[in-house]
Amino acid sequence: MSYQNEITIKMEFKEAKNKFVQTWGALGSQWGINKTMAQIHALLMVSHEPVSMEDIMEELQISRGNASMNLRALMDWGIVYKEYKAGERREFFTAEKDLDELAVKISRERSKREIKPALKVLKEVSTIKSDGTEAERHFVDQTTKLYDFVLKADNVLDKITEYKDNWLAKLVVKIMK
Amino acid sequence: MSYQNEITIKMEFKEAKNKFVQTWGALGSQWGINKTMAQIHALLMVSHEPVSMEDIMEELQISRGNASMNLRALMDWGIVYKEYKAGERREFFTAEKDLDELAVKISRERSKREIKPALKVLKEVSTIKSDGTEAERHFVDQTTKLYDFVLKADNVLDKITEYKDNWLAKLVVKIMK
DNA sequence: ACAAACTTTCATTTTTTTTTGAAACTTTAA
DNA sequence: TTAAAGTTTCAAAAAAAAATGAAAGTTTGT
Repeated sequence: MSYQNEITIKMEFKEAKNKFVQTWGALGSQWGINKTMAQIHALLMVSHEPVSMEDIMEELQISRGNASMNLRALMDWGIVYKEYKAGERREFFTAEKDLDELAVKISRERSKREIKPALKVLKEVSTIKSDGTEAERHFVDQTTKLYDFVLKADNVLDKITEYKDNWLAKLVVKIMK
Repeated sequence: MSYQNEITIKMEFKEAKNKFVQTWGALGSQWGINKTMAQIHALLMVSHEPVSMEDIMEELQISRGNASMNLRALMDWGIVYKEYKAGERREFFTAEKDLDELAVKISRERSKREIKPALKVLKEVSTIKSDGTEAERHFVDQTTKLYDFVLKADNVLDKITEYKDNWLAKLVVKIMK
């Protein structure tokens, strides 16, 4: 294979990797996760070995502070891990690569951080005393239904991800029959 | 019942309604939906009768342009409807109040707008030719797995919401056995 | 204990997203 | 056909979110 071809193939890989990172970042934004955080995660997901903060900064063209804060956030979510290499002072990072596990962790965190607090408020507002107008009766009725719905959905998600290993495949089986 | 009590109860209702609208708005933000859009939706969900743009502006303290654009967006999502009242020049708005139907519409739209385009990119990047390094092999492997996973998840969601009526309850049954 | 190597924090700046509001547009009724 | 009543659009302003970078903090080896 000629040198020229080598270059071409390398370019293709780098471009593909970059496209993936950008796309994952954009998808993150659309779902309320900050772009850089999603990009770092994407980068680590497709890296075959642990990556240093230095390399992340370089590859995504971001500052040290930004890298540090988003790595911390990803570790708080439990989907990125710190690794220490023998004889190396620097810290390296890896992402959770098992997709079942990744999805489980994300859904658990979002439930804990966002759904559960919302449920608390829904319960609160749905239990105001209403011997009142039609407007009040409708409000109580609708928020009660919403509370029940969200609670049920949250429980289903919990049940599904309880399997952890291969939950998606198992779910497919259950649903198809 | 005294006048004083009347006031007290009305306050409780208004406060509860406001709390609900604010909470729904915040939840929207966390999931990549703009706050005002989610607030308008919340307001319409708990209103027992159609609401005019004027009233929405007043209640949420937002400008005409903002109200107009977000109402349009909500209608594009198919979860808010325009209504015409006989003998009224103005337009009124209502929200989809059936929660099964609401969830179905939201998941269909998000699939169409966000998941499908992401899948397209995943397919693209996972099919670069790699006779190359370990880094390249890992990239192709991981993005292929991701493609399969997201595709399967998207299909499951589609299957689940196909029932439309009462899909959540039906899902609970399937999963529990 | 010191300093080198590295990481974290946070006030400030930059970027992105959302909101405003006034002009343009549309519809209806007289 | 006109004007009144209403709605939409979009450039500019404001607000919110994210990123920077330098100072403070931490860890490790000697």
